[in-house]
Parts: sequence; C-alpha cells; structure tokens
Amino acid sequence: MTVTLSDVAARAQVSPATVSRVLNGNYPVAAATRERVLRAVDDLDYVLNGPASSLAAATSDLVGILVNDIADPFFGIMAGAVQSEIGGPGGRAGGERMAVVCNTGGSPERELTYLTLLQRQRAAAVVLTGGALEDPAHAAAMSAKLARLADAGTRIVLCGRPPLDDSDAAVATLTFDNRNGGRRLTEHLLTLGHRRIGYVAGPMERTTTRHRLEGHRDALAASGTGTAGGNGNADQDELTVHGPYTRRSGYEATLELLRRAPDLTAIVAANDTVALGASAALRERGLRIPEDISVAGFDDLPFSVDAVPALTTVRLPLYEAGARAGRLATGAEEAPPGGVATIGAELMVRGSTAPPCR
Amino acid sequence: MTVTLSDVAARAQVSPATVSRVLNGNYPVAAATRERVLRAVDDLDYVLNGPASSLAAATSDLVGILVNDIADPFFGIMAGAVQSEIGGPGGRAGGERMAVVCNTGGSPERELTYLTLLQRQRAAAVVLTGGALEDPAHAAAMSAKLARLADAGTRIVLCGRPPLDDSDAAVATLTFDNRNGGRRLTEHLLTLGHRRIGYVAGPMERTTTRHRLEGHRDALAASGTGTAGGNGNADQDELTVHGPYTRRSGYEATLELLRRAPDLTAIVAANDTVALGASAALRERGLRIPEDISVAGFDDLPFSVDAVPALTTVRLPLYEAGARAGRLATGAEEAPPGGVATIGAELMVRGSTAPPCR
DNA sequence: TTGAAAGCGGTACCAT
DNA sequence: ATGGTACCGCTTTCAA
Repeated sequence: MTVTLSDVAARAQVSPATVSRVLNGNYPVAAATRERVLRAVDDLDYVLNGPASSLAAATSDLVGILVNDIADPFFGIMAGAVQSEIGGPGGRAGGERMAVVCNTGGSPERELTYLTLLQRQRAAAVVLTGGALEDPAHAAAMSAKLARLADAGTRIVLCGRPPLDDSDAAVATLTFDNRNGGRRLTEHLLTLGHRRIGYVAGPMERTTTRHRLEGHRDALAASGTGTAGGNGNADQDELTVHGPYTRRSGYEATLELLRRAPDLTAIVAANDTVALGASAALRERGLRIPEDISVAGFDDLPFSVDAVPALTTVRLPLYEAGARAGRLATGAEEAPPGGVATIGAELMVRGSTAPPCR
Repeated sequence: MTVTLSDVAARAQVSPATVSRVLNGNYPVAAATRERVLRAVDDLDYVLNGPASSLAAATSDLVGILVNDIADPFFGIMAGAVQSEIGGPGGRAGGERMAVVCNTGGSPERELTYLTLLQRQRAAAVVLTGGALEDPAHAAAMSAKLARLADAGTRIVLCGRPPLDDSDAAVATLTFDNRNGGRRLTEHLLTLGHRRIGYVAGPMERTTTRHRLEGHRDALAASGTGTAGGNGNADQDELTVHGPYTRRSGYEATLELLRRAPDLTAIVAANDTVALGASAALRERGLRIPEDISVAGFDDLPFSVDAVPALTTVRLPLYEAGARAGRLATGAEEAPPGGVATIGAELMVRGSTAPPCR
C-alpha cells in the first residue's frame, strides 16, 4: 500500500542502505547512484516514515515551542521568530526541522503534559516562552521534567522567564528585565508629577506579574510616594488589582480602581492588552487619555499605539528574543555565559502624560 | 540507559504485551496486574517512546494546524479553539492527542513542506486555516498532497477557506462567507450616503482577498455607483490598493489612496489589522474618524474597537469555527452534507459613519 | 562506494 | 487474562 524505502531501493536497483544515505545526505554516494535513487523517490512519490526514522536514529527533528496564550500576539511574535530561526520548512532544501507551537493556556498541567508529549517524541529542543508559574510544587516538577529531557539530549531554552532555580540541567535562559521596565515606567510617571497611580497587575503567582509589580513598587518606595503616610503598603495594595492578561480584566480592574480611588491620575497596566481594556473603561466613563488620566502599558504590541496614541509602554524586543531562542535551540548560537542572558526593557514614551491640574 | 517497555515488564513481572495493554487501556487487564504495572512505570519513571509506538501502530496522535501568520490573532484565536477542542493535554487523563501549530508565513512552499512533514509523522489530522493561495499550480499540488494524506488515513479539515475544487479526497470544509460580508459592509456605507469609497485589499491571489473585494464591487455595481460614468471599473481600480494583511500595508495604502482621490469619504480595509494602519495614516493627516472619513474593517478582532471606536466591521466567528474544525478533525462531529459548510459573516455597526457634508 | 543484517521500542495477533 | 513473537520502516555498523 504505502511506499517504503525498500520499494525505492528496488526500483533504483540499490540497497535500502544506499537509499537511506542518499536521503540523509550525510554519507558519500556516487553521483550517478544518487540520481537514480532520487528519480525513484520521485517516481514512487515516496515519503519518509518519520516515526520509523526517529526510532532507528533515536532522535527527531521536532522542536516544541510552549506558549501561554496563542491568541496573544506577545507569544505569536516570539513563536514566529523562533520558528523562522529554526529554519523549519523554507529554510534549507528539503525541509527538516519541524517547529511546533503548543498552547498551554497558562495551565500548569498542560505545560507538564506537553513536555511529556515532547519527551515521548524525543524532541530535539523545547523552547518555553513567557512568564512562569511560581507555585513551588509545579516549579519542582518542571525542573525535574526539564532535567530528564535535557539529559535525554533535548535542548532546553527559556525565553522570557527567569532561570530555573535548582537547575543542574543545561538550560539556556533569556530573561526579560521586567522589574527594571516596571520601575522605569513608574519613575517616568512620578517625574511627570503623578502621585496617585493605580496598578492593574497580571495573574497571581506569575513571574512576570511579580517582577513588574515589584519594579513599580520599588519606584514608588524610592520616591517616598505611598509610604509617607506610614501605611504605604496598605495604600499600594488598595491601588493594585490582579487579573488575567486580558482586555476584559483591564476593563473590570479599572472600574474597580476608579471606585476605590476616584482621585487617580494614572493607571499602569500589566501589559498592553490589559491597557486596552483599561482605556475602554476610562472612555466609557467619559475620561480622556491623557488629559484626565494617563495610561501606561507593557510589551509594546503593534496595535497598542493605535488603540491609545498616548500610551507609554515598555518595549520588550520580542522578535529578537525569539530569534535568539531559536538559535539557541538549534545550537546555532552558543549559550550565554552562566546560561543566562538578561534582555533589557526599553521605555517608550509617547507624548506627555502629565497629570491634570486639579 | 533509557527505560524501555521491557524494563517495566520485567519489574512488574509481566510480559511486554501486558504493559502495552495497560498503557493503552484498550484491552482487559486484571486490576491487580494493572496496579503492579503502573507502579513499575512510576518507579522507573518510564516514558513511552512515541516514534516506536507510532511505527508499530502505524498511526500517531499528532494533529497539525497550519496558519498563515502566527502573530496575527485572527489565526491565534482559531488555532486556540482547534487545540482546546482537540483535547490535547488537559483533555482526558494522560494526555494523548498533540495539537501543533505550524506557521507557514503565507509561503506556498512552506505550506507544502509542512504537509510533507506531517505526512512523515503520519499525522492523525491536519487543519488548514485562513485564505488559500489561488495560483493554479500550487492549488493542484495542494490537492494532490491532501489527497495522499487523506487516503493515508489523515483527516483533513479546511477552516476559513473555500473547498478544494478538484477534490476527490474526503475533506471537510468550513468556509467563511467573505463575499457576502464584503457586500454587506459596502452596502451599509452606500446606504449612509458614501459614494467615493477607497478599498485597501489584501495580497493578490488569495481567496479572502478576492472574495471580499468581489463583495465590495458587487455592492457598488448593484447601486450603480462607480459605473455611472461608463468607466466604472477603471474608477474602482483606481480606488483599490493591494498589500499584505499588515498594519504597515494599511498605512501605506491609505496614503496612496488619499493621493489618488482626496475626495474619499470612506475607506474599507481588507481586515482589522489593515484598518488599524489606515486609521493611523488618517490620524497623521489630521483626518478624524468618522467625522472626516469613515473606516471599515473585517474580522472584528478584539482590539479593533479600542483602536477605532467607530470602526464598522464584519464579524467572523473565529473561535466557533476553530472549535468546529477541531471536532471535525477528531471525528467528534460528522462532516457537513457535501463536505462543505458556509459560515455566515455578521455586520457589526458601531455608530453612524455617514459621510461629511461638503 | 555499496550491501547485508542487526537492531531501535512497541503493537497486536495467535496461543494458552 | 496473559505470554510469545513476528513484524513496523529505517539507520548504522561491519564487510566486501
């Protein structure tokens, strides 16, 4: 029924071994022979059996890219960059490496299960993108699983999350400087004169959430804002609302913030998507941005400037990071010293967002 | 080195066959035996060898999802829906089906190569999303490849593109009614009194591009607009600019349109992303939307309303379509009669976009 | 440069 | 209910 390598061999009047050599191109074969084999392949419309090949070779050309939310361009941009760097189809002739994107939806179980699936497939590499969950049990499980993968020969790359803490495994890490980004963003608002700043944070127990929020609070603390009254933390907790990285969350959190503190002059969102929701809520309330209230985001996604022309954000070089992760995954680039590289976050200021005079 | 099924069998004091049965759960095994086997699996930290399994069983649990642009939420939303419906990790216990997203970048070669790769892997199903290329040679190659895949047992689902024309293969198709959507959108503008309407079309030779544009022109023709002068087609060609489905394209095309026809009162964009670019260009020119000029989009992506509150678009039920495609891919839902189902496009009107009085 | 043949790790049929 | 055992299709020594 289906054409096998032996069929090709028979038609080309050579041994299966020779056909294999021609196909893999990693062994000297006489030009004439190669021609005959390739013609046979063509005539028979032969397609290599991946599983058989992987089984015999004990390796596969699969590269897994785990993302938290495939509908979020934050991940789409990184994943696309990884993929194009991996080479995948369109890279060199014949297409070899297959980069596949796995959507965890932010669920820890799925994350682990996808890793197991990739382990089953003897994946050549795995790239984990975006913030990680901070639950100790899950972190331990991840470390363990990644360690097994690593010493089964799978390359591991973390892109956009902090390094594993207890890792003995050879893992290359590219981490965004979320804390500094968050700090600079809030410093900027403080410099402009804002004193009452709401914060729409991401979901609890995520590294991105925590780091960005910490940066924000570091800036506040350094300026003495919010600590002057002696109950600084309570103040700040009141001005912080957590929620998922979605537009709806930004919308609802903003309404809540306005309820809690009608005297806000600025709102910092955990990321641009959330900022969009925040802006929508403000507009609905009849508040203009930035005349009545300023809004800041994070990530600098392409559409954010359209949605809120005055949006000040922190730009993370998503594409560049993804591309580098792709190169690390293929071994085209060597791991950074210590296995970890921190990628800077650049402040994108768009117009003045000084607070209104009241 | 690596733990195999026989190792597990030895430790559990059973035959490899029994272990296989326990793992696959598709065969009666004594409870006590199962227990012993599972404990052995646990003790040894055994992970099934995917390639070996696929080879022996002659099938795999891979489901490929092809998308044109992974950074575009249009595809992200559909892919996410497919994946969650596929079950994938998180579905039933143990995780089985692995949905993977393959990014073609709109390149015909990559599309074919990914299909070959999936064919190599003996994929259980393949879902092709988004508009298709209209090049006859490529279409033929695709049909041929899909036919081979299909009769190798791979389920094929088209989601958001028209059915294969010469297909004998068993392919389930979910197609968006782009033409009608385009028609209704323009009819709406005509009803409001617009007469000079610019059109920023998608890339040439794409089904979505052609269908949406045809709908637009159908509406114009039906109303007599643009044909009155006798040189209707020339007029319309002048008011149409093609480009990729990107923000930048919308931006540049809009500048071009304004150059060609400063008297435009409305611009219809090929999709929301393009509409964003168009809006940016207009704003830059100091034109207000919709007071000075109206803008219409297509797809109704989540952020579009934030970017252009007055944006009138056509809503395609992306998530629903993806979910249905996922069910078709797993066989959880039976194919529509004739293999093709057309999914309606709903007009989303946001505020009046009547032309300015001049 | 090419061929022969021994696996790779499971699966599923045939026995028992 | 369980065991024995031919394959599945390819890769890779080892020889020639």
